Amino acid sequence: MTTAESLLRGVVHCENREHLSERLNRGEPLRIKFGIDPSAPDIHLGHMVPMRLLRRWQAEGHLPVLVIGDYTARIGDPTGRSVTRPQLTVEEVEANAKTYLDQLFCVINPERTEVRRQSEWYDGFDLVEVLRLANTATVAQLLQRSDFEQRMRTAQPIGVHELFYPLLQGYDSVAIRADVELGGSDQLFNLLRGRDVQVAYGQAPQDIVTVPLLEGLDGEKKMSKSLGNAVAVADTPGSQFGQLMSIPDLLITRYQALLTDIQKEQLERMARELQDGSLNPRDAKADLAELLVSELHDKAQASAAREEFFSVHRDHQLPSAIAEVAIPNQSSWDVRDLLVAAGMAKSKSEAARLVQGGAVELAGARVGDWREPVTVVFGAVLKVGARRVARLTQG
RNA sequence: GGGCGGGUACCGAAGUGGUUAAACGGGGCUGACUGUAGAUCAGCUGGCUUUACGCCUACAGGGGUUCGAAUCCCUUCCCGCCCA
Repeated sequence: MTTAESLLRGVVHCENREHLSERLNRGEPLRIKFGIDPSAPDIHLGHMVPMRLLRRWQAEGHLPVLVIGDYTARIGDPTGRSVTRPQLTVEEVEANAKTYLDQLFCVINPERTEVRRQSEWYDGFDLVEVLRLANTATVAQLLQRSDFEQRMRTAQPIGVHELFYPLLQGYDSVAIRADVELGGSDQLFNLLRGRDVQVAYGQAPQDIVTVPLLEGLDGEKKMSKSLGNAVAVADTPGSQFGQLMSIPDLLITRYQALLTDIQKEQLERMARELQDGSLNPRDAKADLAELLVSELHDKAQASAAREEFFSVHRDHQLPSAIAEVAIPNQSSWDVRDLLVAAGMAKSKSEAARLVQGGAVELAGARVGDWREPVTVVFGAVLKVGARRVARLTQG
């Protein structure tokens, strides 16, 4: 396998592949732009796909240049039909960016990474320059972007400032003199725009590389925190393990391919075995989850998470670590009040429904009727459903 | 500036004077089952009250008509489309 083949494994789109392959094989050190959006501080498994690729490039001597979108984030990018995001203050953006970088630097080497901010070039960007930038594209060109096109068709609004996003991102490439830009496949349009902007400013156009977007836990939409289908990198091992166990079976091979270094032949073998039933999807998922959790945390925590999961969900044992919840000192309780006091139900009505549904267990015995008062002994375990468990203590 | 169409619960979307706390779908929660928090099937999904077809709050905001309004009228705000 040539260097280029190895560094371009798994990419969706490459422009211009020949040009880039040649440079890679020549071993020419390249500046690889990777834009990050600091409008939310949490990164998730979806971000790992490009980050893992970046790590491989870095190991070959190329320089990742992280561009923090502190300008675009401050303006707020109303994606699709969602409402305009609240504008963030400079401080919020900075705080997010810091958290973000901390998490990224668990994957790539901070020593050999350049971090830049849009504000470096956009503070003091005057109107003449804005117009010059605007003059690098036509409205028709910008409206080709598929989500704009779709919004035109379905009569959704398109803000004027939104047209500027591709241009602003494109100019970033000029500012940092990018050789290559890496992004998710949804960024294709913006990355391509960067090439044109560079040419308009007299630079050689960057090559671009896009990687697949990881599907979220639902297996349908792309992984995103706002869709609630993401595994956060900063989450606990136990929670990550459980979330990964909840992915649809069909997603197993996809995650294996995008998030692990498992060899192609082995991936194919496992896919076959899942197909013919000789490999239990539960076990395949558990192996995958353990692998991923050990990468995000470490081996010991990952295997502990696995054991805990099977103990609780397969063997129906109580979790080994049970959170303590302090409640007022009284022996006889209305269960509904108890559930609310323990923070396990939002309202008494909800508590009543849970009891009615047979979800509540106190000291190992199911509570069958909320009308009957229950007696609380401190130290007793209160359980709601499979996942909400607490030990009651005096408070 | 003119014309038209909209704003319904977490989301999407019905409902156009009265058993409507509001159909349906999604999501979420719970139960059964088991191969796991997966699949399938079932229930629940505004709050309060010892639970009662009781009370309160709710269909963008405010005001009005009416015995009675998410539904009619006025007005304010917001959004979309078209024409200029």
